[in-house]
Amino acid sequence: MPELPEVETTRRGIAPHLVGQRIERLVARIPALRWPIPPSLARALRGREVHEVERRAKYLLLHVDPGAVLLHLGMSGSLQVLPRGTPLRAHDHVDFELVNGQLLRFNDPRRFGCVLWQRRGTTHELLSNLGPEPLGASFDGEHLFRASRGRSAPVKHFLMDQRIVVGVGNIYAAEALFAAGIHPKRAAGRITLARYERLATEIRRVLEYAISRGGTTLRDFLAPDGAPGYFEQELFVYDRAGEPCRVCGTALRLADWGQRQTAYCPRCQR
DNA sequence: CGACACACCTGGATGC
DNA sequence: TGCATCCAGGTGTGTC
Repeated sequence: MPELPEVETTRRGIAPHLVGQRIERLVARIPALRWPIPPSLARALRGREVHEVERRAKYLLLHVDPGAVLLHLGMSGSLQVLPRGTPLRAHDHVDFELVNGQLLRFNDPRRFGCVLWQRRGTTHELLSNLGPEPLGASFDGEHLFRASRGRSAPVKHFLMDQRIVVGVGNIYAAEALFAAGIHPKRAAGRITLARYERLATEIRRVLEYAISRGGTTLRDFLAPDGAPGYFEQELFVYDRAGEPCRVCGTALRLADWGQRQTAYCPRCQR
């Protein structure tokens, strides 16, 4: 489900309810999501105050004194702040119960998400090989250009590689490539610096705009307050194969590779 | 190192 | 209505 805008929307939704609050108890109803939930996590969190809720790539970090809870929403995860005692629904796997009577609830039907622990002063292995934040200062067209030299993979795959740049998944890769006029199957290594500069600009713009709209709700993404994202209504290509291009009217096509689907405009994207 | 297929898992949409 | 099949916002792992 969530790419950077959805994770950032989640962060903004939960942070005001968590920062400054104490965790009384961790309730894990299953032993593992994508990986086992560390058995020691409950003890590490008991009585701790949350100082900060940070986003790195598509991960969220709940910082407490001895370290941070590392959360990933996978494809289908979501977080909500609710009153303690709120009845459980299917796939409510983990609760962080707060002293103030609220709780942070992690729901994830497909269980591709994770709840892990990062000790203070260390960087979790999952975070150690990540590329720059697309909304940060060290991300630009030159970075993409340099990183792509010699690469034959389609530029869309290249953009979705979190070692190159983080936070861009299937929706926003497709949208940014459309906005930049670049064909998703073009070899990453055969794109000019000028075009990568345009692409970097469009990645930023699309992500920032999507955040301002509360993310994209395709099937089930809801912000922690239960509100859907409104960016879906403004998608240009994602999930629109066969429909007319919003710019030139040409029927959008589906890139003919196996795994993740990619719609594009054969006229606007070269 | 890079490219690629596959794995994990459930639920919703589709087609017969 | 029931059942099989396919697809989905991610990403680590194994193979070549």
